[in-house]
Formats: sequence, C-alpha cells, structure tokens
Amino acid sequence: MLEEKIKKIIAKVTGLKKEEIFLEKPKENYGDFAFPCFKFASSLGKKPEELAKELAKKIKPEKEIEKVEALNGYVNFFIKKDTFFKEIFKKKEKKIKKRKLILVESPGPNTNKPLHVGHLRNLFIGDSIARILEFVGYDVKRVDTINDRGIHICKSMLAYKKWGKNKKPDKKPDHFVGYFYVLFSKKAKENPKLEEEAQELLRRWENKDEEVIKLWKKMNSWAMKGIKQTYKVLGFKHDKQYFESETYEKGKEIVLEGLKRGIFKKEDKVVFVDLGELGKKILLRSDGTSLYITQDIYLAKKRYEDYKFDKLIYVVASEQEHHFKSLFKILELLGYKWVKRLVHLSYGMVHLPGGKMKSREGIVVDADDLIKEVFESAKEELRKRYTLKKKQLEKRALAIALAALRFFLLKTDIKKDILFDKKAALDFEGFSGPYLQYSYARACSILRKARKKGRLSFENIHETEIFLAKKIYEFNEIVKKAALQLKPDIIAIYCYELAQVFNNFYHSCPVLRAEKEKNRRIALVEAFKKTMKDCLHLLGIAALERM
RNA sequence: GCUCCCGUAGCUCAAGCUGGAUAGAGCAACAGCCUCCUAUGAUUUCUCGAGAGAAAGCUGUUGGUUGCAGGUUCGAAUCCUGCCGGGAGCGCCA
Repeated sequence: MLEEKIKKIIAKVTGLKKEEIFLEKPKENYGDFAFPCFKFASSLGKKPEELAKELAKKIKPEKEIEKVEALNGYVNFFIKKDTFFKEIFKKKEKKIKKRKLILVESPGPNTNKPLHVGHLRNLFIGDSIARILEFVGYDVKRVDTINDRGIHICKSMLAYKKWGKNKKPDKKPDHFVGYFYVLFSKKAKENPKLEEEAQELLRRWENKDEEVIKLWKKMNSWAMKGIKQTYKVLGFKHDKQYFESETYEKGKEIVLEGLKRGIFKKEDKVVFVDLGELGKKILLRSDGTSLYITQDIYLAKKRYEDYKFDKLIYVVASEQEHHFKSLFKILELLGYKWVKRLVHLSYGMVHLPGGKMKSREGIVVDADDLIKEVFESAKEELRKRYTLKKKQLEKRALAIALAALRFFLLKTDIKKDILFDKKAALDFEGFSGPYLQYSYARACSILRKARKKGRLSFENIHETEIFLAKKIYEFNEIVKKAALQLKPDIIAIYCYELAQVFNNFYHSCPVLRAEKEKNRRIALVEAFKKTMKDCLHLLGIAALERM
C-alpha cells in the first residue's frame, strides 16, 4: 500500500508513530498524498511552513516517489506516473474469511398492505449492506420478519368481513388486502366503535377463535403472495423468514416471567417496564394481548439461538429509534449478554412533497406502481434507440429501471430523509443508475474489440488515465469504509465518480486507435470494468454488457 | 413540554464522525463538442468502407455572506453555546 510506505517515510523523518500520521488527499496539482504539518509544528513550536520545507528537504525521491514539495504548511508527495497503473494491474491477494456471522434484517413487511417506496429504501439498503459485508469477508444471512399479527392486521380483516362480500382478489392480492386497510380507516373516522371491534377481533385471534383464524389465514396468504411477487421482481431473496404470529406467545411468556422476577411491573392490568430516561414502555395491554415489542423480545432471543450471530443488524426507519433503544434496554434488563451484538441501522424516511406517507389513508407511493412506471419509461427509452425483441427489451428495461430506482434510493446518506421526487426517480441521466450502467457497457464494448499484444508501455500517459487509475486504486479503501460505517451511499457516490472519471478518459483517450498506449489503455479499461462490476454488485445493480 | 435528527447554489443532494489548501455533483438555463456507441453490410485474425440514426456522453458559462448570532482555534460548512425554521419520537400503532 502506497499510503503505508509514505507514512513510514514520514515516521522516519519526524519521529512520529505511524498511527499518529494522517495523510490527506490534496487538490489537483498539489500531488497525490499530503502530510499537513500544523499540529506537529505547534507541538515543536515551529511555523508549519518552515517545518514542511525542512521535512520536504529531508525526504529523497525514491522508487515510487517522483518528488516531494512543501506548500502552505503541507508536505506534498508526487507519485510516479506509472505507479498507480502497476498497483491496479497487480493480481489481488485472496481475501481472508473472517467467519464472523452477521444477520441483516430487512425489510419487515406488514401483511395488511402492499410495499411502498419506504420499504424499497429499506430493502435496497439492507441488500446493499449485506453485499458489502459479504464482499469484505463476513458470512451474511438475510432474514425478514413478517409482521403478520397485531391490531393493524385485524383492521383490514374487519373491513373485509364487513364490506368485502367474501370476494376473491380482483387485483394483485396484497393491493386487495391493502384496500380494506384504507377502507377501515375511512369508516373508523365516521364510526369510532370500529376501533373497539378491531380490538375484540384481536382478542379472538389470540384466543385462536376458529373463524377468525380462518379469515386471517386467507387474507395473510393473499398479502404474502403479493409481497413475494414484488420481492421476486426485485430479485430479492431471504435466507429465513420469521413470522410474528409464531413468536408472540413466547414473547408473552418472557414478559410474564420478567414480571415474576420483578423486572417488569403491573398497574391497572397493564404490564410495563420503567426504562428511566426512555420512559415507560407497555409490554402487555390491559386485555392481555401483546404488542409489537412483546414479540420482538422473543424474536431477538430466537434468532440468537438459531444463529449465534456476531452481529444482528435491524434495518428499520428512524421513526423507530426509540423503540429499538427500549428493546435493547429491556433485553439487557432480562440479562441477555448478546444484546451488545444488536444494531439498529436507522435510515431516514421517504417523504412526499406534501409530507409524510400515510398507509392508513392510502397516501403512499406504492412500490409496484413505481416499479411499473420506471419500467415503462425504460422501455420507452430503449425503443427510441434500438429495435429489440420483446423478451430482450423487457429484460433490459427491467435491469435499467431497477438500476434507476436502486441508485435513486441509495445515493443519499442513509440517515437522512429523502424527499421523493418522481421526476428524479425516473431520471436516466446524470447522477443516476443508468449512467453507471452506461459507462460499464461502453467499457465492455471497447474490450469486445480490443486485443492486447506485447508489453505495456508507460510512455505518454494522459492525465485522465492517471485520474482513472487513481480512482480505481481507491476502491479497496472505499469498500472497507462502507463496511465499517454500514453506509451504502459511500459506494454509490464512489461508483458515480468512477463512472465520471471513466467517461472523461473515454472522451480524451482513444483506446483501439492508440499506438504505443494501446495495451496500457486496454489494461486500464479492463481494470475499470472489473472495479465497476464489483461496485454495481455492491449496489445490487445489474452490470449490462450492452445497454 | 422533553428527547433525537436536519438546515449547504433556484431545486435535489456531496464534503461534517476524523477542523486544513479554491465548499463539489446532478437537475434546470445558456453556449459548444465528438466517438472506441447503436443498427445494417462485409471481413475468419488485424479490422474495413459506404450511407443512416444518434449521447443514458463530454466541455464550458451562470449560480454560494454553508439558517442567524456568538465562542474555541494559526485555521470552522465541520467542534461548542444560544436563537430561528423544518421533521420524527415520547405507557396500551407497527
């Protein structure tokens, strides 16, 4: 690693420890690596400018280092032009499997409604995190929690019971179920008694009332069927799915046991826990039925028993931060040591220009509708350009549409809220998924025609070639950073910059028509293609050989 | 009321955790550019010529008192304090 070598040199000259040395990436024309002297200078009582000059004098150019210059208190290192090429053309060492197991939970759908754009963000983040962690050597399992019980489920059931006329789905089944959920809210506004009826239905469900269970099974299977269809279109698979309906009873048991042990309290028939700063949290309703958190307690335990994971990452929106803090605290109170392995990866909400999405009122951007719209738009773009057979057209259009969507939802810092802008989601130009695919396709097209012959020459290197080589060189560091911080957006932005630098190179440097430079440039395009492919993989975007 | 998050170009966002040289992209607007792309036809490799379509591409221009006011520092978009504005959460939704 070049950074390591430079740090070593600086350590030698300054007497600092390698760990104390922090290198910066300088601006253009200021070299390739920079060592800021400000802190070190003040500890010696010297002026940074003078110290930088002193240090620069002491360091002699060698193997990879072309020259060393002092400027504005920085020691700037200029790396020899061919070094980055040699670095990226090297065969990489094999990765060491760490054999640590990480569980990623996403997206946790509810079986009372179809997926919306918020779920898509969740799903893309979860999937990308899983890919990134796998890439750096972890074992990763993708798990999902199906929220298939609870008061919200009973609401859609009640509406169907009252106004569904026992009809079978006349549209995608999860949309059909979702319709009744929205209908319930509408009717409940006029008639608040419906809320009580839904509660009664939940009690009957927990008492395993045959009629209720039968209805529940029917509607749940519809919802699941629809949700699975959407997963399939997205190419998303889980290693294991957990169902709330199978964990809530054990959750109750743990809560009641905690009550006996005096960890939890009971007042007015309600079981709750006092979490101090986090406030009080209710664990069982006064009618004895369970809540979201009741089953989450057991679910965490069950997962640990199933997998003995080193880490469990819950990909859940920021609105549930309080919930997870409470959950982790409760698990700690119960004495589970593995609670330290649980992480709530909180991501920002997707808002509409008019405010928050509200499933209950049907104010949402539906995932299926959105996918369809982007897909149609991609088909249109393809038709404008080429004549393709229907199957090929659809396959390619779907790959492009999903690229646009994935990138749109992954490019923003995960903790920040997104303002959903349909025009931007449908954009295939500029800072977009298809832009990445396009640059990849171009590289493939060059390589289809290119043949390398003889040795590589490092004469006449164009500056865009160096920019590209340097960018490719950064990849390893970027992935490590993304894995450490659990931030797919780092990859997304890097990937975009990589494509950008390649497109610059592509415009300034002919490859096939080049002479002495040709072999080197082909090798460079190969290195780009490989890196871009890895990047796209980490984002879950299809790398298309042809656009 | 309390807790957490956010405020950067007309719009959407980078850089903020780890303070550092000129705060970067995309969209929109304006002005340019061209190929190794695509389809068709040859060519067994290297590729070629004709005509056609054409950028999911590139370059440039325009655009900023980084919400406001203080503080720390040689140096602040970044750290600290206060204020203003927006969002989310806070004992029987998930």
